[in-house]
Amino acid sequence: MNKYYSITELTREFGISTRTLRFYEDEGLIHPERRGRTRLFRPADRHLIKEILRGRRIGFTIAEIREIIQVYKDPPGEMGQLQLLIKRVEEKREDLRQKRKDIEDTLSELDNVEEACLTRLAEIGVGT
Amino acid sequence: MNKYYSITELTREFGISTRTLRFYEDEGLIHPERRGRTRLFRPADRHLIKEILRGRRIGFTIAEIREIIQVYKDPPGEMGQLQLLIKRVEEKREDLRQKRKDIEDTLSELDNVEEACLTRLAEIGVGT
DNA sequence: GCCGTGTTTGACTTTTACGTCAAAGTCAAC
DNA sequence: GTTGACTTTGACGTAAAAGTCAAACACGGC
Repeated sequence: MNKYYSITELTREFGISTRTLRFYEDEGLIHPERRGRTRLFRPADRHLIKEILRGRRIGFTIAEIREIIQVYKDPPGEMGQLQLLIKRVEEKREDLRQKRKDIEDTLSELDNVEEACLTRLAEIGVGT
Repeated sequence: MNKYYSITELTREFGISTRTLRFYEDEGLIHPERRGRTRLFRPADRHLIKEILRGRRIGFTIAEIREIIQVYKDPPGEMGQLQLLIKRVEEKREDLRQKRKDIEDTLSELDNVEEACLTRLAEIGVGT
């Protein structure tokens, strides 16, 4: 047990390049082990990469992702820091709620587009 | 009636720069009128800008936004084009559904973070 | 008549998130 | 013992989406 993943295993699984993983390491997002110079990824690394990619999909920057990881790794103990964090979390949530609404609006718009397409297709199909 | 908006009016309303609007015009997303060299934005332009910004928020590229605008302005009449469009719409929808899920997952994670913060704050508050 | 504010074009710069390529090391397999 | 698959670092390149800056035009108010 205690499996290791190679870098290409993960790039294949997630559809990313080795450059991307190297970049994430350079940026301090992940810290795979090494055997010699070769990177060895543990399940925890793999899981973290998954979360990084999720963050990426919803538009977080590398800096934001790093910050989130930081909070998990080493939550602030001081009161001012905590209050600041709460404020920033609240802002992010507002942001995400807006984005969710944007997505829902766009989804219904796409519904309409598709319907219009299908109607038009039916017309053409009948006409010919 | 038939109001015109100045460029700064719109940049202020939407929190963007004039450069951004000029950029969108260069990219063919908007086509404000002119009085001499000065751009005059009509309500329809303003509305379109709103939609462009919504597209931007959910991660559409300029090219994608342009394509969407194009479809609205001049929907395809040919069958193959229509079928292609339907396929692309379906892909986009899948993409957006994934994004929505990502957002929802992240929102609940943020709930947890905030709760942890509040708990921690309460502990500190009681302890001192 | 000039001041402040707004606007224009054009050119150059910046940031983010990687892509691409070169040169070299590792290691199992044949 | 060399081929082939994989990996490393380092350096340079790139695409998207603006930011920044300069020089000049527009115009209402005082």
